[in-house]
Amino acid sequence: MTTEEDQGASALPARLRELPSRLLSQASAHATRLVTEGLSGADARKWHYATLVALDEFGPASQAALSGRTDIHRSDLVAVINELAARELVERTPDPADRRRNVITLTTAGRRRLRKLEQLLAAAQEELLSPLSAAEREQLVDLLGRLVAHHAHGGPTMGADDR
Amino acid sequence: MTTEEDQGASALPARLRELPSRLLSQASAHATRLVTEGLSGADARKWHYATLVALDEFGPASQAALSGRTDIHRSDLVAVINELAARELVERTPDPADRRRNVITLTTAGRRRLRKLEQLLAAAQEELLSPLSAAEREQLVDLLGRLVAHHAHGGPTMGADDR
DNA sequence: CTAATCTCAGCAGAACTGAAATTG
DNA sequence: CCAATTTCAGTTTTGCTGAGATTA
Repeated sequence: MTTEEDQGASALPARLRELPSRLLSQASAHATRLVTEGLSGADARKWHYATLVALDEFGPASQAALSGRTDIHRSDLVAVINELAARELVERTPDPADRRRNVITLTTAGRRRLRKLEQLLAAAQEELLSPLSAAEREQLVDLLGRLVAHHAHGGPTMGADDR
Repeated sequence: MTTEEDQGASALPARLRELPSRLLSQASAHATRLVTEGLSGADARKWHYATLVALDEFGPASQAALSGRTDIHRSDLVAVINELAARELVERTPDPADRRRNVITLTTAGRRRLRKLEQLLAAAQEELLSPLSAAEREQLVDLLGRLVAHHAHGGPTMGADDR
């Protein structure tokens, strides 16, 4: 170091530092890291949590239904169910009513594991949001929720009357 | 569709819908998509913008310095400079004072291109933030800025006294 | 000799595509 | 015949690692 050109990352141009899309991307990266690290303590990934939650909230479901309820791609869900089934957290059984489908069911161990993951997840959120007050956290969730809702259907150009 | 199990993505469990880390990730994905699409109209990528901004704000710099000022990995910066140089938006010349280095300089065409990208970027931010009022946009930038600043040094566990 | 710079080749993960096999 | 479901193989993209060549 030549004593002149090293400031770490704090030397970011203001136009970059304050760009909303970039702030979102950086914040998201930190969130992902914290969540991944937090869950890795229980040998779990975020998709495991999403799947267990969907099963807990809506009951047994086919993989196609689960994919819609978790936003996990149909193709990746196969591996997730494999991993959860190997740990006996879910059961994968053929659907007698439609033999193209598997019915995925939460086991008792799965419900127990879900509670554990909830704790780890809550700790990660706590660490993520630690610089914010409770009111500010609500603010943030509200603002982000509105952004996501707005862009979530088919683009901002359609109101509420698609499909 | 069997009239019973299809609601699109709105059937997400509440625990997932309101998870801050997930909201960040989704919002970030939308932001990335809008920015990428917006810049693709000018045959540009976000790293192009970041590099041009850093050069505009701080003047000519070595690739190592640029890497620090843009958070572009030293290794990826090589390709970015290649692309910008091929379009004659920057010049890459050996540094006479330290021949390990290249000095990257913004050209006149580069400065002109930067103004174009600013416009496209601003349009993308506008679309991204369209559901929010001006005050809410400031709120969001403030909250995200504090999150990023908090997690940006070496983790929340170290104050200001490492290295 | 050690360290910094630039460059390249290649890895790892995440999200996706396309198609085969099965069943409705 | 067409459509839906599960599964697998492979692509694409992104950020990164590791090492070589050059120069300080």
